[in-house]
Amino acid sequence: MKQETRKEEIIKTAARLFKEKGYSAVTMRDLAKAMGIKAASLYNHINSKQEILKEIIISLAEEFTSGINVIKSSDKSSIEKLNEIVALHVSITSKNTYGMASLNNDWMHLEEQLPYYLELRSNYENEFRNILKEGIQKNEIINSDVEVMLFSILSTLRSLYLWIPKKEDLNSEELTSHLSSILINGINK
Amino acid sequence: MKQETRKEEIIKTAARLFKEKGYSAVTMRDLAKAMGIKAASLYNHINSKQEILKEIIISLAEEFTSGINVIKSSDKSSIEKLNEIVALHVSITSKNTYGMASLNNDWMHLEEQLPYYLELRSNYENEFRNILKEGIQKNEIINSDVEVMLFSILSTLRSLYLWIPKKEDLNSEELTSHLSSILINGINK
DNA sequence: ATATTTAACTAACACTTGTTAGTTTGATTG
DNA sequence: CAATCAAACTAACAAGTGTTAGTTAAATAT
Repeated sequence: MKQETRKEEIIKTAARLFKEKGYSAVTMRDLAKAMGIKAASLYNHINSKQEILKEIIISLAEEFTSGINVIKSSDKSSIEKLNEIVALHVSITSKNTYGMASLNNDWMHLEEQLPYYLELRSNYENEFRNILKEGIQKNEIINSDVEVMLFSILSTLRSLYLWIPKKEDLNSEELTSHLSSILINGINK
Repeated sequence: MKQETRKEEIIKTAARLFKEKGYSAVTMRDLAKAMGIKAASLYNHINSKQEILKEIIISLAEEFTSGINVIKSSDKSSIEKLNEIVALHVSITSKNTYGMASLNNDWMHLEEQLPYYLELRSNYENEFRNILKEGIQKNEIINSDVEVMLFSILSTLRSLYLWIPKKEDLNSEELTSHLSSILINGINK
């Protein structure tokens, strides 16, 4: 149907530049130069700078949404569900560290799609919160402040894009299990 | 000496705008409008847009540096030192959530001061890492991957600027103690 | 061979960017 | 009262912004 290949090359390159300098600081001429073409030529493949950002962010946000929906529907324990959430973040982030930077830092520059993104994000946090609450009820998780637990864990998972590239020695399984262990059991001896 | 008041008003307003849209997306005209004056009038008080960013970020980075230097020199246990690091982050971030957004997201737009910032940042991480290593040696902290522990805790602390404004019900002491407990002991029952 | 498609190009646009120069106004100080 | 000064203003700049229009050249399909 469409020339998906070239468009996706542009989006990937854009994601890399967005990670380095942020969406607003990257010009279409920067992006073109990184692709080895002229700025105007980009418009044979994409409709606007905005659209590039949208494609990067929304597809990732939808991946997280469908991921957590699978996890919540399983009959595993709450702790096991948390493990799976960690694995979900490690998996998505490993495949696209550049895009995750945009999702974390440039979502406010979405325009028409901003309400949709915020909805996905808020739904995700709600599902995560529900899993924690369920764990407390079932006596698997300490009865501490749910919001502090939620944002503490989520902050770590959302920052993964920053240090996965620096930790290439650990593979995904090792990283997931170390991380789960620290998030769930802490660092106290 | 100088008219510190007006300049600092500008810097505070800028920090708020930088948090909402990022440094690159905020124009001097945006900033002027938020101050109720014209863009050119800003230059009676500041020398450049760059300088505003520098003042926001470097002063915060230096606060962290001097904070951790005090902590490392104490003769407390490693776990107590960790508690103090958490308190340091909560304290600095509570006083300046806007500025912390710039420090986290816009440091790459520092120009002449970038090497200095990176040095402060890397020193801070080293001191933090040393405290963790010391804790492992003294058998206070589990002998797990130091880098995973470091970045897990630091990610949470660095994200504080995002959710402290949403958690105004908790005061600093409560927040610090909840957070320390979760970071150190985890959420497992 | 001809027609179509893909993907590049040049040239230009209207607008926005950070910043400078020079001026005015109202308050404070000598 | 005169002089100074802080802090605003208008006007303008050169450079850079995203994007459009129209064209060209090579590859692919008919």
